[in-house]
Amino acid sequence: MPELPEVETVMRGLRAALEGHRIVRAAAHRPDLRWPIPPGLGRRLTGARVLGFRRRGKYILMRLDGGDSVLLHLGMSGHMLVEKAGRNEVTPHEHLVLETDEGWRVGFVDPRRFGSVDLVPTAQEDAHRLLADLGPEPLDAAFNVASLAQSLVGKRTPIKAALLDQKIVAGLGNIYVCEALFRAGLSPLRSAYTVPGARAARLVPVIKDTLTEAIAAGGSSLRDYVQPDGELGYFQHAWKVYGHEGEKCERCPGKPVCQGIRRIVQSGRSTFYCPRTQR
DNA sequence: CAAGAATCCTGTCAGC
DNA sequence: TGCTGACAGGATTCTT
Repeated sequence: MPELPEVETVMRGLRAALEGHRIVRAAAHRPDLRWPIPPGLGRRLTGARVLGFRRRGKYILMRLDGGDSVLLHLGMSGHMLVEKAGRNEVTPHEHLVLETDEGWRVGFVDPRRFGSVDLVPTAQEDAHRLLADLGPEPLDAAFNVASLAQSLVGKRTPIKAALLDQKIVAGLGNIYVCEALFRAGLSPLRSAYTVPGARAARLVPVIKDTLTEAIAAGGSSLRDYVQPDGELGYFQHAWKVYGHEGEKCERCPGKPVCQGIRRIVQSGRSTFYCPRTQR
C-alpha cells in the first residue's frame, strides 16, 4: 500500500500520538506477518518510553528508552489506527496494539500481512538486514543526478523496474514511479542504462517534487487507507496517469494522435503511461 | 550475474 | 444474489 509519502504521513501521526509518552500496555495478537513479530515484543514495549521516530525508505523506526527501536513496515495493506483508549475488542486484522499513558490506543492493522514488525538495537538501526541494502533517501542531497546515473550504468532492466528497486532509491512504489516518469516524459519501458545524462537530469527533480507534493497533501488515500488521525490524504486527485487507463493525457488534449493513457504489465505490476509524450 | 516470474495473503470490484 | 476471476500501495525467493 503505502509508498514514501504515505509512510511519512503515518510516521508523523504516530509521532504526534506517541513521542515523549510511555507505553502502558502492548500486545501482539497475530505474530505471523511477512516475518514473525519477535516473541516477547509486547513485554519489551510495556513500560517503555517513546523517544522519537524516523523514516527510512518505507520503514518506520520508533526509538524507545532502554536502547531498542521498533522497526515497522506497512506492506501492501497496512495502516495504523489511533483512537482513545478503552476499546478492548481487537478487530480481525489488528496485529499489534499499544496504549499510552495519555490514554491513546494505537493499532497496527494489516489484512494481507505483507507488513512486518521487528526490534533492533537503536545504535545499529541501519545495520538491520531490512535496511542495510537500501539506496539513498530520494529527498536527501545524496540522491542526485550523478548518484542516480551511477546506479543505472549498464542496467538493461526497464527504468520502471529500476526505480522500484529499493536498492537504487528507497521509498518509491508503483504509483509514484508512474507519476514521476510521466512528469519526466520518460517511457517506463526505456532501458535504465539509457537514462543517465539529460534524462536523469529531468528525472531526479520530478521525483523529488512529486514526493514533496504528495507529503504536503498527506499522501494518497485508497480504499480504507487513512492517516493515523483519521484524515484522508488527497494526493490521489493529483495523479496524472496512475489509475487513468483510457483517459486522455493532459499533455496532448485534442490531438488525434493521442491514444490515451495506457496500462501495461511490467514484472507483474501495472504501469500507466502516455505512449505519445513518454519516450 | 541479472532479469522476470512466482509467491505470500485478504479484500474488493466488475462481469456474468 | 452469488459466484469467479482480476487486481491491489510490496518485496523476497525461485527460475531462467
